[in-house]
Amino acid sequence: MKPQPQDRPRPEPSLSALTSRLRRQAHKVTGPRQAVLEILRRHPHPLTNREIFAALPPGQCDLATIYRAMHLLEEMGMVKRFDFGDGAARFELVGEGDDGHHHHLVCTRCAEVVEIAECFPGEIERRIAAANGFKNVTHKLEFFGVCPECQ
Amino acid sequence: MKPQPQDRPRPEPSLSALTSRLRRQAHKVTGPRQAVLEILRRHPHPLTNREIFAALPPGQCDLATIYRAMHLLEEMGMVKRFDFGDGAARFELVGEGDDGHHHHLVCTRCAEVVEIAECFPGEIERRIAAANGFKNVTHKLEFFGVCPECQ
DNA sequence: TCCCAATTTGCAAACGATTTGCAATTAAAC
DNA sequence: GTTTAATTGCAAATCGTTTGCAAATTGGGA
Repeated sequence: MKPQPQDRPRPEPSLSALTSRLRRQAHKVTGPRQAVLEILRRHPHPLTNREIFAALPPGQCDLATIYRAMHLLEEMGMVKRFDFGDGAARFELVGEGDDGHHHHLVCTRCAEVVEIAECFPGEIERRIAAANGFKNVTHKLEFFGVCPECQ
Repeated sequence: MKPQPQDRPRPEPSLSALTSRLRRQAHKVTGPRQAVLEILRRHPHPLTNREIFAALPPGQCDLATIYRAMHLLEEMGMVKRFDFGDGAARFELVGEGDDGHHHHLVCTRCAEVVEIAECFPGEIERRIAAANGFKNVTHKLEFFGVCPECQ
């Protein structure tokens, strides 16, 4: 079996590598932030704030704090936000220097998520931008279907 | 200037054509439903429930009723739901027999919306489905950028 | 090592979109 | 017209997310 996209050998960054990124931008390295980063580091999958909260040792930190942490990490580009259309934002750690742009294939039955390498063709996007006079055009793209187990 | 996608000459269906579609499926043709359809008919753009509500003559019907109407219309395939990532669902009337699949280019400054003809290549989608063993794969795709006026 | 100021947190309340329970109303068939 | 199931309005409930504020904490400097 040849490697599939989901077998991506993305090396999880060490926690200290992550916190140093915080420090470098003059943000405090607090317990809650480290805890959140540790969860994200261990789950190379899009996670909702509530899932992160649930994965945390009880009493570790407040849900509101997680929301605030995700905003900060998103602004810093350390995390990328995804929207699977179910009303809850999901986040994934983004490698340093990477923009984290990629897509997912989500099972509409069991919510299994597979990372997809393919992307909307850049030339077509450029053509769309040009045809309408838009600048800085990006896109959000997610795939939905029924996974093998759920069929 | 050659025709652009947004110049689409989509002929709005008559209100009676719409209500007959309701009747045909044994759903009652009520005041609120007609009012909602009338608004959708006149606005060939994705509208939020609140926007529909605001476009209605005051006291015409309750916001909750609009939510219920949109659910019904969506189930019937008379309307298609879009998600621009701002937390509010948007709806567009779908022609009979059509599946309404298309995409938009949204200005991140002023929220202007342009309908886009282009779509994610079907063969690639099929390849993605096959490679992961998924069935019934579809996608959600929206473009975001800055429109000419807002640049 | 201790101190200070700015940042960050917990908690509870506020929010906006959406859903729901329920009694009153209404469309459509008889 | 009557009848009945579908539909509505209204208010309360949910859910994800945000925010005000006082208390706790971090990190730099004395």
